[in-house]
Amino acid sequence: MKSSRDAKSAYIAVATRRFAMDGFHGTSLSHLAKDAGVSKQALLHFFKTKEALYAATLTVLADRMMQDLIACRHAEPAQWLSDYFTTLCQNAYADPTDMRLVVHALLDSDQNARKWPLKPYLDELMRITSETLGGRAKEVSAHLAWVSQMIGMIQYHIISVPTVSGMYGADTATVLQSEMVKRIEHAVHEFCSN
Amino acid sequence: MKSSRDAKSAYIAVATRRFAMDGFHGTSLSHLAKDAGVSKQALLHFFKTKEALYAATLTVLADRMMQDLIACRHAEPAQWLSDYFTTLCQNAYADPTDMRLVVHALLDSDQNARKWPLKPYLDELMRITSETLGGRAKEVSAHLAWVSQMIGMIQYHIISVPTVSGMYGADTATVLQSEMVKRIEHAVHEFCSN
DNA sequence: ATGTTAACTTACCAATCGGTAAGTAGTCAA
DNA sequence: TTGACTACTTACCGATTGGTAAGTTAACAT
Repeated sequence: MKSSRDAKSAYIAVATRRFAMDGFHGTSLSHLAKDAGVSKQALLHFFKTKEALYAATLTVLADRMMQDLIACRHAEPAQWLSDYFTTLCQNAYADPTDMRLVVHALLDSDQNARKWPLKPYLDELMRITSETLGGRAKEVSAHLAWVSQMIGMIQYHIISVPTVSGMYGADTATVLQSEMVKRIEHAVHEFCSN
Repeated sequence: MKSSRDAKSAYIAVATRRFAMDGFHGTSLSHLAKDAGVSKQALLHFFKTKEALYAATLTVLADRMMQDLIACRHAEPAQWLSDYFTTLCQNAYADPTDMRLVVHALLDSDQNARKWPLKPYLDELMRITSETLGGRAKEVSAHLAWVSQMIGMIQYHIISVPTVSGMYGADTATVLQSEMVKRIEHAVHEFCSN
């Protein structure tokens, strides 16, 4: 028997991996329970429904992504962005869990039903982006457009790694990874000098 | 009672929409049957399993994407790519079905289990890409990297539209769409002049 | 010592899942 | 007219789904 906090976070950790792999509909409470080594009702004791567990998983994910972003803080905002996107890309290549979870959540989103917990993360990215430009302002939407293009390119790249490996071999996938890192640095530099 | 070909393609059309919306695990044979206005076993008569229907859906998707690519054929390969990516992006904004289906399939892929029917489409894109460079060759992997970055950026953009609309409003989503079109043209031009 | 709270488990539920078996009805060739 | 074929339907199956109800067990404050 664990403490409440330990148990909850342990269950969320299990759920994160499963939901990231198989999505909401592809994951059952029984699977999660077996992974966690407890009975199904141990989960339902903390999270009243499967949906609630999923929502908690996404909230923790959002916090983690925000932390990872803050952890890369750098006095020079352009360097901050470059570092962040690069390390994000490389960490995700080793463990794609979080990126898969985000994409699954995007596809599942009912648009109005579930509130989207990643907005603060996106807002912070936009804030940093606007700082890179010094006085030369752009419209806010243009910042959002650029930011979402960047994370879209990275996240899609990550979730396509298994398929690309299957089609063209793991070596080719590795090349795509290093090309992506190059592209990130180039894109940040280009954006900040316009 | 329909002819075999009509029935099959009608069922695949229904399945395409459902699988694109809710993914493989989120779609049940009963839902598909109700959408098609027939009994569940009408589907199983043509497709022995749900997996077989899904595979047929992906095959038809791959053919359709290849056709769309060919339909944009242009003597100038750079113009071909630019036209194709732009129209793909704009058509998908009006009807995101195919893009959602691709991303769902990427997430579902067991890497070795299901064969991936979109390889010919990717190969053709790479071939066109290599033609844009005239004599100045790059490694094949570099072409694949660029192509997958482009379609990744576009497909991710499309599947994130509902969420972005929910977060920042439909107007902002429209701006992101036009920024994406600009980005496509810029990226094609930049790639072809390096 | 005892009562309370909380972290579980076993037992169970209706609903739904993908899929099988056995028909039924319309079409078309001979 | 008949027989083969095929596009279906109704009836049914065991397994699994998310979720409820009612305990059981351990920690802890009083």
